[in-house]
Amino acid sequence: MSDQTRDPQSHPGVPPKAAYHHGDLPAQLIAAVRDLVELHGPDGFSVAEAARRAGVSSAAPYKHFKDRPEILRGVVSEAMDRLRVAMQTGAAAHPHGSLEAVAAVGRAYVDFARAEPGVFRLVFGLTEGHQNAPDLLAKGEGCFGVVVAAAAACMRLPPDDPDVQSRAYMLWSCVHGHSFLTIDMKHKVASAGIDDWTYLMAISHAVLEYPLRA
Amino acid sequence: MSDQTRDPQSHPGVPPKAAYHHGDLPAQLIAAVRDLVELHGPDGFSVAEAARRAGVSSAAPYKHFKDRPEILRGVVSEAMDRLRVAMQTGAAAHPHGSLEAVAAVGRAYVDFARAEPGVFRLVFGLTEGHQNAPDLLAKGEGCFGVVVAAAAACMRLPPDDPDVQSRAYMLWSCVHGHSFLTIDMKHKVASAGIDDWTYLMAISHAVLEYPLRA
DNA sequence: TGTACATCAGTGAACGCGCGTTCACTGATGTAC
DNA sequence: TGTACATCAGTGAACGCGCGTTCACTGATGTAC
Repeated sequence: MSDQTRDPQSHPGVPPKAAYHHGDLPAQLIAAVRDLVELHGPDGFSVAEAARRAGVSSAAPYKHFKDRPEILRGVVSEAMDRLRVAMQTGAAAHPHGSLEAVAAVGRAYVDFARAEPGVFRLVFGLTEGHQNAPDLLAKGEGCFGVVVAAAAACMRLPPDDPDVQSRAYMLWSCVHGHSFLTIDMKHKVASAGIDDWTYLMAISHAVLEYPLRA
Repeated sequence: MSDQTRDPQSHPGVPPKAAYHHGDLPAQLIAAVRDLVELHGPDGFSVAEAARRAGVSSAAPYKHFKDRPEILRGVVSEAMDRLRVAMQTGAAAHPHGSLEAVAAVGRAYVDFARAEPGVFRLVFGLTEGHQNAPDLLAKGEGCFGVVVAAAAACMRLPPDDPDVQSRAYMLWSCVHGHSFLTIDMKHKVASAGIDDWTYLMAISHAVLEYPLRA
């Protein structure tokens, strides 16, 4: 730690320009792609530009990723990890089994979409190829599992109860739709004046308390 | 009608290959782009390939459209027209003011997404440029208006009532989310076993009957 | 501790490709007289 | 009805561009002895 030039990759935040061996190219490429996707939308990025942003030649990425789709998959995978953690953190901030915990999971979801609309779109737009990767499917199920867990706790039923599954899916779809509409027309058509939390609490309550098979 | 060669464009379904003046190039280009978008996703099309499919040179489209984004806007505009008509038709098949009419609007929406997932994504993914066009925004409001009208009739309140607006938005977001999830993982993660109509009736009931500001 | 060497992670030049768009052109069409 | 002409809707060749990917290469790194 006394000699910076001998250990350039020990400062992950700072781009170690001088280093020949980059230290953390994969992560920096993924970060660059994330930025580009936010700027130009899903598929609005190129391997070449990502490499440029990471300060390497356009051939360098191919030392770490097989091809363009594999880079995209990396971005999606990393994003899904962050999304799941955010949802779990949201739930943990409220009493276990409370309606607020359910709504908080939804809020984490909406917040993610608002903060990174491009990445959010990327995660949920196939854009050929990446939708079949088994690890991504597993991560998707992991995210859904957070919703199921919160709903199950609220309903005081086991997570594999069919009714829990149905209602968790309904909750997910509502929050998903709200997220998309929010980032699509950022308050143009407007959400009819309801703020996120009001929306989420109302939806959670309606979906979890209404007798579905009436 | 007795002489086909003198009136080639009177048969819109059949491609009038021999005609020098194409007759209906704009519509055929839009149809070609629609097909390409279904095949390769939003932005997975090119002006060149659309022209090829329409059987004209790659310069021909520019006689009718200023540039690529304008073609895209044409596709979106046409799709939104069809979506609105489908929603209205759905509602009209059920008693005015019934919950079924509301659910039928939703079903038309989901059916559209299922039938044309690529176009559906295109309509709701900005992909730069087309989101600001005032005519498209107006058509978007037109579609939302169908939901509002059905909800208002069901709630027996005027369409401009704030509560009607809120609930119409909630309905929309739920159906929107269900549509996206449906086309994203076509029954991979599954919708927890509920079919469209059950989902739509349940959501309509829950959202329209639950006292929001409890 | 020093040296030899395999491996790793870059470079930069090059490839072929398809794209968006423009251009001067030309054949077909519709209209005025 | 016939002719002259403006306009319309195409053609096809060409442009410059940036991309994905490959290639032979080279400097840095880590390890075995």
